[in-house]
Amino acid sequence: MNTRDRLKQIGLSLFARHGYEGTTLAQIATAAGIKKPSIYNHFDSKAALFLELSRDADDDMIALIDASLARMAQAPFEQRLRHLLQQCATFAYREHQGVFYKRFLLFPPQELVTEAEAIIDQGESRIDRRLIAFIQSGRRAGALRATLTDDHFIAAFYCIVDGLLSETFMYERQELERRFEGVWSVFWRGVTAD
Amino acid sequence: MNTRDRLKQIGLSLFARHGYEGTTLAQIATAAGIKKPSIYNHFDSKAALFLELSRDADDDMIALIDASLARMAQAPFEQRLRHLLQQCATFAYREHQGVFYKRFLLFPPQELVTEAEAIIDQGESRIDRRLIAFIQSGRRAGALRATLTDDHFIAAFYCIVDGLLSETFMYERQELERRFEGVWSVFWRGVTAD
DNA sequence: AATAGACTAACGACCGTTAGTTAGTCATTT
DNA sequence: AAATGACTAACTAACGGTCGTTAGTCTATT
Repeated sequence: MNTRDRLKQIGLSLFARHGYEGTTLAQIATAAGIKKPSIYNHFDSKAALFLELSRDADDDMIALIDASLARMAQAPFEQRLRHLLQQCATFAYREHQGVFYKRFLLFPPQELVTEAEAIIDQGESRIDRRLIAFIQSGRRAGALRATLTDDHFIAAFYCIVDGLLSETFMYERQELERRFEGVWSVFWRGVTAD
Repeated sequence: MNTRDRLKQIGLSLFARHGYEGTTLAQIATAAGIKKPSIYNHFDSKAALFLELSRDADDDMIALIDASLARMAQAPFEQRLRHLLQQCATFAYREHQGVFYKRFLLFPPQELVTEAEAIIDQGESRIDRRLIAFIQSGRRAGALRATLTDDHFIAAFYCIVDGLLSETFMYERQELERRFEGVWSVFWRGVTAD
C-alpha cells in the first residue's frame, strides 16, 4: 500500500480512538513509519486529512445502504428491512470506520464545524431519499400497519440505527448480534401489519 | 454562585461542546472571568475538574431514574415505562449535562480511560439493577408479552435510550418530542401483551 | 478596639513541552 | 530534466502547570 493510503488508514484508526484534537500528526507519522513533516507531501493539513476521511466514511455508508437495497431487491419487505437495519448496525464493525463515522456525526471537531456540517447534511439527505422510497414500497406491499405514519417509521428507524451504533462501543460483536435480535423482534412487531 | 461552582458549570458546557482535549484551561478561565492559574486554587488539575463533572453527571442520571420510578410508583406499567423512557431521553436537554454525559460514555478521553471506565462501569451496574427490578414488576403485572425475554427487553430499551440521546444532537426539542411519540408507539406495541 | 497570624483566592511571570506547519535539502524514480 | 517523497532543522503558538506575591477576610489574642 502506498504512503498516502497508509496515512489514511492510520489516521482513520487514530481519529476514531482519540478524536481529532486528541490525535497528533506525530502519532500518525510514527505509526506510518515516516517523519511528521513528510505527511505534508500527501495532505495540505491535518484538517484536510480528516475531512477526506469524513467524506470517505459518508460515501461508504451510502454505498452500504444502496448495496443492501439492491441485493435484497426481490426479497419480501420484512427481509429487506431486517437486512438494511443489520447492515447499518454492523457498519460500526468495519475496523475503525464505524467509530470514526459515529464520532464524526455526533461530535465533529468544533474547529471544522462548517465543513463537517456540510458533509453531514448532504449525507443525511441522501439517506432520507432512499429511506422514503423504501417505505413507500413496503406500504404498497401492505407490509406496514396502516396507522403507522411515515414520520413515526423514520423516527423509529433512525433511533434504532443510532442506538445500535452506540452499542457497538459497549458490546462485542457476538453480544451485539444477540441484542440485535431483541431490537429487531420489538421493532418488527411494532411496525408490521397484523 | 461561587467561583468553584462557576468553573464547574463553565467546564461542563465547554467539555460538552469541544471535548476534553478540545477544551483549554485558558478558555475556562476566561469564561469564568479569572486567569488560568486561579483555577488551581479550586482544582488540582484539568483532569480532576473533568472527573468531578463526570461523577456528577453519572450521579444525576441515576437520580433521574430513581425520581421517575418513585414518582410513578403507583401508575400502571405502561405509564411508568413511558415516563422513564421520556425522562432518560430528555436528560440530554439539561443544559449541557446531557451532551457531556453522552460524550463521556461513548468517547472518554483516552488519557483518563482507566478512571473513566471505573465511573462508567459503576453507573451501568447501578442502572441495570434498577431496570431488572422494574421489568420484574411489569412482568408480574402481566403487562409484558410472555414470549419477550428480559434480554430482549433490556436490549431494546437501551437501544432506544441511546438512539434518542443521539438524536438530541440533531433535532430541536419540539422535533424530538414528535419523534419520541413515533419511537414510543413502535416500542410499546413491540413489548406489550396482547 | 486594635492588632497579629493564618487562610483564601486572585494575579503576573514563567517553565518545559508539544502542537501544526514551513523551508530547504537530497536521493530516487519517471 | 523534472517530479516525487523522504529528510533535518527550525519556527511560532499554545498547551498544562508552577511559583512567588498580594489583597482581602476571618479568628484569636492582647
